[in-house]
Amino acid sequence: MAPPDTRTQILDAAEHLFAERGYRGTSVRAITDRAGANLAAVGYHFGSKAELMSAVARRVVEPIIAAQSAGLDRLLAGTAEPGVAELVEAFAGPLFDGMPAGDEGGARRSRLIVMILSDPAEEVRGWAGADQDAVRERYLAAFARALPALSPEELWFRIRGVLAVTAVDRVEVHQRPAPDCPSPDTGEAARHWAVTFLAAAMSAPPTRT
Amino acid sequence: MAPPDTRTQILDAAEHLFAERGYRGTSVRAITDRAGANLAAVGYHFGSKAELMSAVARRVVEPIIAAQSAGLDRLLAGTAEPGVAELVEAFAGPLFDGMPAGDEGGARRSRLIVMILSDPAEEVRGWAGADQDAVRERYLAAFARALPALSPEELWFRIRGVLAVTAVDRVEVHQRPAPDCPSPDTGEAARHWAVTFLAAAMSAPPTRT
DNA sequence: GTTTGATTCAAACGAACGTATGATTTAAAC
DNA sequence: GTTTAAATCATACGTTCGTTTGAATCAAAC
Repeated sequence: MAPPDTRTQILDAAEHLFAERGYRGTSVRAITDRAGANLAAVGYHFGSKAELMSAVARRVVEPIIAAQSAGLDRLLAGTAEPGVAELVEAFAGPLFDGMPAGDEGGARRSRLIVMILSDPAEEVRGWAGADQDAVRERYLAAFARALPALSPEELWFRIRGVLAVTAVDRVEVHQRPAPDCPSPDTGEAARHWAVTFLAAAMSAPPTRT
Repeated sequence: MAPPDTRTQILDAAEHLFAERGYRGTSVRAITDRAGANLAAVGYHFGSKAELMSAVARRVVEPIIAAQSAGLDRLLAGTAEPGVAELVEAFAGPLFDGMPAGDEGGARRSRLIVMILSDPAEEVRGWAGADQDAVRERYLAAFARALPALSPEELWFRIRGVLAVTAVDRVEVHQRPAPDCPSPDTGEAARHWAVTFLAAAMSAPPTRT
């Protein structure tokens, strides 16, 4: 049985609060209170609030990047060139992993990802490693082969569209529930819906200019 | 020739800074400095920082809502039932209006919309009128008629996907420019790309369960 | 010229923030 | 039992924040 481990409890509390209130909306005091730790523990274990943010972001994003990379490896190891739907599944799928139906933690992590992608504070985006860019470039190349008719600019636009849908997805509906919103996304269903939605979008013929 | 009008200059400065640094990342002092106004002017003209945020949000969003509503009216006034591509164009198009190529202000407004949709602070989302919900419900009904095979849940998921793509779209690329990003979106092109992308996505056959 | 209402101004308030400090506790090593 | 390094603690510092205040300025009405 692992001891409470202050460092981990701070990470957990920070992940929770950052996702819920954003970086600037979360005070170090709120984090340590929730973690049951002393105020100075953040400085001791992480150095500063910004470095804590980096640690939280890395812990959430790195497994996703790894899964995306492994998925692409698996596709490229096959005999046939990977199709659009397969690429979409491999790219977007990991963003839905570990988010079972009705899981509070899943929705929270989803929100954290959006927060990481969209928060204007440079402390939030300043942690990035080279891995993300590398993975996205690899997918870009694979999509380019699967969709040779597309201009690089429009392809790039579509890749960002994929990211937008998978990331933003369920966030808004959690923040301001729609009037007659039919039940929050049921985890696994959302994953399949997203793949359907995005595969069709990526496969669209080039926009004629 | 209109006088400088302190109130308007504060609105302009706030729109700029809120889009660039977020709500919590922008101080009232930064706003009044940029507007060339006195610190107390925000309190005098708007009451509080939160109410200033509301005013900024309304000024940006209301014309978009109105255009979306008018576009749907126009489609419904026609003889034939509107198709998916027409609905997508009417819904997503207004989000790209007034954003000519290379326009700094256009990208900024785009960022502001994302900020309004994704900021966790309740001051940012607390301004909403009934108009937004009404328009989205009307589009939901129109899409439901155009896509009768889709379950309400999946349709709702797709509508949110449309919003995600149009809103997030060009934000991330401005915050962390990709390694070999091919030229920022050229305004009108992005609009057409988005419609292509989203019409295909909306038209996808239902996900078989 | 005086009055009046709207606006602008400099200055200050208390609260909350991130961070740093130095003492204290803990627990393993010797 | 003493030593030592890691960890936790209460406390304080300096800054920045949103908001408030009351006097000063302006412009039109009379």
